[in-house]
Amino acid sequence: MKILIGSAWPYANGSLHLGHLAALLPADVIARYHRAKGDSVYLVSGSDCHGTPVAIRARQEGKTPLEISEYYHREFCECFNKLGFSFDRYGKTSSDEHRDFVTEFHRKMYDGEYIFERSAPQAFCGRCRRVLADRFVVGKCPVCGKPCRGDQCEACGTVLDPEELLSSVCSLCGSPISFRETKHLFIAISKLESELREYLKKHPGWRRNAVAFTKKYIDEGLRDRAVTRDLDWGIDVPKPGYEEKKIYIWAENVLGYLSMSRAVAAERGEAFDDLWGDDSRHYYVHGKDNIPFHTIILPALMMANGGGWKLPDEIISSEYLTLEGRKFSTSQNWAIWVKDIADRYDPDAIRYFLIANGPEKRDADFSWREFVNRNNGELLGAYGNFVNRVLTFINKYFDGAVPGGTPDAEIGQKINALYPELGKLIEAGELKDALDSAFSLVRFGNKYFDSEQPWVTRTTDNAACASTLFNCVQMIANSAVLLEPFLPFSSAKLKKWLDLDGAWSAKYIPAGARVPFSEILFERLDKSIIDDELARLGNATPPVVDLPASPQTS
RNA sequence: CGCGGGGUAGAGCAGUCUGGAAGCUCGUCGGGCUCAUAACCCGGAGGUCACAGGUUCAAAUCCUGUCCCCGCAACCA
Repeated sequence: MKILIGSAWPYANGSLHLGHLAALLPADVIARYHRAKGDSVYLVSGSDCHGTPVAIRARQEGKTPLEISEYYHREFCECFNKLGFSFDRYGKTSSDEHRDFVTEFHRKMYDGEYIFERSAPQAFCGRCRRVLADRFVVGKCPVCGKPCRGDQCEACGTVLDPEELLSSVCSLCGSPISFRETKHLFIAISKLESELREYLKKHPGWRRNAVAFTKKYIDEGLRDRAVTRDLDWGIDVPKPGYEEKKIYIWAENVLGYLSMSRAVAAERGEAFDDLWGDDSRHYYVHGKDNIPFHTIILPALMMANGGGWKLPDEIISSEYLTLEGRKFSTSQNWAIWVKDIADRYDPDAIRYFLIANGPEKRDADFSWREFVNRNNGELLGAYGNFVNRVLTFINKYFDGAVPGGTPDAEIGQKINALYPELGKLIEAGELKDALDSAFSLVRFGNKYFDSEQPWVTRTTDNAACASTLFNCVQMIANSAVLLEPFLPFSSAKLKKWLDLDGAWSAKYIPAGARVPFSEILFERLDKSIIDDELARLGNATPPVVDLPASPQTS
């Protein structure tokens, strides 16, 4: 089976924090599981390098948008690498492979019935000498008179167009703005309402927030949206008369899933079309604010293009993560930066926490106290300890070779049942439950070890002792495989020690197998790090781009 | 009547859609074990499931109302 997993594309205008990671990590878990099952997996993502936020950041830093996006792109790659993200391709929207794909896709789309041309007034700031996105126009609301932005009034909730605002100015420099009538290409999303409604109805299994958000957007009335913008940073519009414009980012970045998977298919020599056939399943993984882009915009683009694209099957949309009870805030540096935490802690410990206590169905909180507790109590105390006590015992008393023994029927059943059980949960996006199920085997293992008392039977009943250890080794081997999607680093160690293949099926370690002396699987975290880490929060200066000043900026 | 999320043991959470004896992890108290990273195992205490009505044989779960908390300027999943 072909599996496409699209992990949302982070904006290359600032560093990744733990909240981003919490939303994207499920993609890697699902991908690793499907690979173990033997599916052909396309886990794709990339950096979103275009768009106004990148251009703004570039101005602030005195760099070019390209420099800024390249800087963060490299940083993202490093972060994902350190945390074990197993992307089949992690690209960027500024790459040739993406641009070429988008150009083709748009060109075909423009020939279809859903793209039309319309003139619209566009805000322009004379001092900044730039066209302003709606959100960079500020003024007074024509309805309630309160200060508001160009897209919507927060006070009264009215959805606005920027030209409706009273006494509007540029939010970047404060100067008055003018409006220019310009031509743009629009996509007639409103014409797709019944298709989108039907599509939503076919997916009652999506996460609650995905269903609710999507329904709300459709019910509020779908608005036709511009797919082009007056920008100088982005992908060229493949249509005569649009030489001065670029493709609007949301009509472009979500196509990255397609452009990257096409590149993967080419690299592998697989037929790209097969990925979009019936024997395939597509997951899209992101935070809740990205829902409409994946349940409305992307499907609308696919339908408007008419290329026979398969609409998203699964929407794995996370809620938000808070930090010590407060929302993440980059400007106040109330955040944990991925590049920092990845350097200081075991990636498996981070992954474990973000799944076990992740924002799967509602907002969840990251606190250092909980992080330390879970690491020491669960990861180390339950799993690490079980592995350690068993392997140490074998090395000490059985010369490092798995002793022969009678397979325990109950344990065998448990193990066999876990593979389909976990698989079902993972495929449904219930990663918290899946991880907990896998850990139930570990907890059972500790109980079993205790009740069998091999340290006693070692001298009184050697055969019983051997059987106990034999069965424990089987549990460890299977835990390693079952936990691999979640904890790839520790599983890699175990797979090496026990000479395991990673296939998603019950493992059996034969008697006599050599088990090299085990190193400790997880480090204990001293409780003092709780205070140390809390002290860092909100204090350090926010991260800045560390690049030499660019000569070509004015 | 702006929108959305939430209020379940000391902490963090599941359970709510598809009513049917209140659950998980941690902490705490007591006991056991000593193979193991002061790790492991057993047992106990601790909850009027925010509050008030209603439906029902039965409500954390469905309905109505009320209170409280958190987001909704910007960075931002």
